[in-house]
Amino acid sequence: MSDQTYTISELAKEFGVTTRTMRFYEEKGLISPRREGQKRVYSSADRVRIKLILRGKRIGMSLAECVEVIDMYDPGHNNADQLHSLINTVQNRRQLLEQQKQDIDEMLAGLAEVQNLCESALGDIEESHS
Amino acid sequence: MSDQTYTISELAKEFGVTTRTMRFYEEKGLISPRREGQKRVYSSADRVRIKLILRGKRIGMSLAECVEVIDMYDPGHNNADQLHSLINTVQNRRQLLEQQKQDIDEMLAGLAEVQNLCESALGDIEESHS
DNA sequence: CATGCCGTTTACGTTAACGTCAAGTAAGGT
DNA sequence: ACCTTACTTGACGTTAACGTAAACGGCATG
Repeated sequence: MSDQTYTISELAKEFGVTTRTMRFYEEKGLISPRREGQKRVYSSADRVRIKLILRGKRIGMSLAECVEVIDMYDPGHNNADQLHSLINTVQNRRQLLEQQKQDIDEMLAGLAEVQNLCESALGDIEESHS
Repeated sequence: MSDQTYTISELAKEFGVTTRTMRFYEEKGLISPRREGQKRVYSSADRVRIKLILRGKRIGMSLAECVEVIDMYDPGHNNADQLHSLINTVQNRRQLLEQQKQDIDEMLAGLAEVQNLCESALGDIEESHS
């Protein structure tokens, strides 16, 4: 039962963030590690949450948005109304993500072209050296 | 020769931002509309730059990063050293974008699954009503 | 037992990206 | 002449997401 635990600096190091960041996320309610005395003890579930948070950040989401998305994963949505509303927010988010993918693809296409131009320009320079 | 021009509020409205934002971008050197007297007059080239900026923002780039990317598009890189260095930054950015695409795909997969669970849960509820 | 090293809390500082007035100008309508 | 509307600059305010520094506790090691 993956009952592994981590210290704050272990996880901070693993994910390339500072301990300040970890405490800040806790302060904002994004994670709630258990305590042993004073010290924070992170479970592998905590670790996953952090991973999800950072994934969200990489694609430009605010911490609030990260929580919003993460909260979609766990249950607590029993009745039909809640399910409908959840489906709705899920679909909205998917829509946004698709838009982002498109933006990324466009930018990638542009950059690929730039690179081609650069490389052929370099080729021309080589040629002129012969 | 698309020599169309725009006022600040026209473009602000078109892109769903405030005029304050437009002036802020100018203040930060992201755009440089010409003036007629006091008033800003935006060309279609300016319009494109704004479009690129906002596309960058949608995928979580800072304004500084937006400028960086946009600057890759226009020339001014004559010698071989500059070309090499440009190719390098282009490749780095492409790398980041690919990472982002992967993050998005993972998140999309998760959300799709959530939606499926929700819908089948809704199905069960319907069933129990018969 | 002093010295690091890791952890803690508290609190003030910082940067980006605007928001929000305030006060003024310039053109056009009635 | 007056009003409205769109534009201008200038300056202070705000929020998110941390950074940074101070001051303390615990423990292991030379």
